[in-house]
Amino acid sequence: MRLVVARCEVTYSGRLSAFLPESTRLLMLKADGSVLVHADAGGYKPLNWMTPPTVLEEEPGRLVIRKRAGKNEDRLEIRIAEVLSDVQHDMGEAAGLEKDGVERDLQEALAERPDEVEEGLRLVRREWSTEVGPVDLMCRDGDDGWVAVEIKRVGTIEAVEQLSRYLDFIRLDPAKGECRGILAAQTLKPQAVTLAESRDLRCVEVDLAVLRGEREPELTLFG
Amino acid sequence: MRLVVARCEVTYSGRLSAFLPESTRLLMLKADGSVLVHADAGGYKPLNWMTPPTVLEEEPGRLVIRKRAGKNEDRLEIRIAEVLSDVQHDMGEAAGLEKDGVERDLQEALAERPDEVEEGLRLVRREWSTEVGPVDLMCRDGDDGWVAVEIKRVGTIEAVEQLSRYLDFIRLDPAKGECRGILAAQTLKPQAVTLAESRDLRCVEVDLAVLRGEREPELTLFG
DNA sequence: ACTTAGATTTCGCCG
DNA sequence: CGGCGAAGTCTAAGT
Repeated sequence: MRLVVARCEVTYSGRLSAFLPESTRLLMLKADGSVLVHADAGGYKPLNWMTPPTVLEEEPGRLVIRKRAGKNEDRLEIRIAEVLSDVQHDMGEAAGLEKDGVERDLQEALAERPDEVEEGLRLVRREWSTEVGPVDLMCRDGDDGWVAVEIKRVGTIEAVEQLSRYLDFIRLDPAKGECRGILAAQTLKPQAVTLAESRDLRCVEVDLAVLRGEREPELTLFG
Repeated sequence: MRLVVARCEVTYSGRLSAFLPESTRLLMLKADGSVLVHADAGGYKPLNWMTPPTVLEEEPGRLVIRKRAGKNEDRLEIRIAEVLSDVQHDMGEAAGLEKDGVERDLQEALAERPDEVEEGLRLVRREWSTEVGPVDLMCRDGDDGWVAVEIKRVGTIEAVEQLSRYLDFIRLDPAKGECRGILAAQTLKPQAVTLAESRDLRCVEVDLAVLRGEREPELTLFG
């Protein structure tokens, strides 16, 4: 990885146009061809960037990064007024990132413990396919009624719309005409709950740690 | 900005859990409290990060970044096995980024030249509000018929759904019961065009440079 | 190669 | 402060 600290001016043209007046910034040139321009503030996002595959062209005082994007070309031009530092580091092999707690993990945990969504619920199939996409869990309740469960990390209005679309198609089958819908999420947006209730869909907040038995369900105050 | 190149192991816990085994990486510590962990590949995204406001706690061989996120805490722990480089750079004032070509610019240009969407179209109002959100342009055509125009940089199936929602509500007004809908975008996804046609919505591809008179409309081959 | 859906999405605006 | 929508979204997975 090459790290350049320089006073520079950056021009991007491609999907849109952007101009960055002269100032001191960090230029990050990665081994895979990525180029990022970062300021000393503004968090997460680079001010400008180019993702691989790129073609790099360097001459004194100027750095041009190109990329073919469909029939057009993406172009990042960096005019360097002054280099304050320019170092290279060999970072060797990249070790992989292990994540836990994304939607997929939640779906796996709920597939193992559907009764945590609703008492008496039994899993029939994960990723039950409909014409408009797969429902996360298709279950039956204690009375053998069908229940479609949509799982999200964050339960939004969009998730309610999605579950509604699924149910529209699931209920076309006379045997599932009474299929119920449940939105299960780690956090639920109030508006999503409101919309869900207006459509007779249940909402359930679930906790991954509790599902896995790593933590006891929180006791409500004055419970 | 402080740049540390180090062999390190990173653990994140917060909205999810993530673990990054020991390897050599770049730690970027910004003046505003942002912390980013970058590998020498993988483009745009940091492997781990924390956006401001953060609290930084440093001791030999260990760096802990904390943040309150609602009632929970986000925590990034970096165990440093070996520091290969540790430098600080004063980057002074940050100059702002100027963008052009985002949806807002397209909307402004089309508000000036609604006839580029369809011949004879006249603008009545930008951001015409409906109960489910504002339509970008409300216009009337040569026959005084109402026309709602939704503008996108990229015209997707979602944009068609959005325009459809607006029309559902606009047409509740008897005076606008025949209101037509047009999706105007710089690029149109084929599936969006198909869906739009099935709902009797028109699609128009527009070019910002042409709208501004900076470029002539492209001549079609054999035109 | 293209499409779809998730993301620690981030980010900005507006109430 | 939360809700909503755009983003050069990015990214990975499926087809």
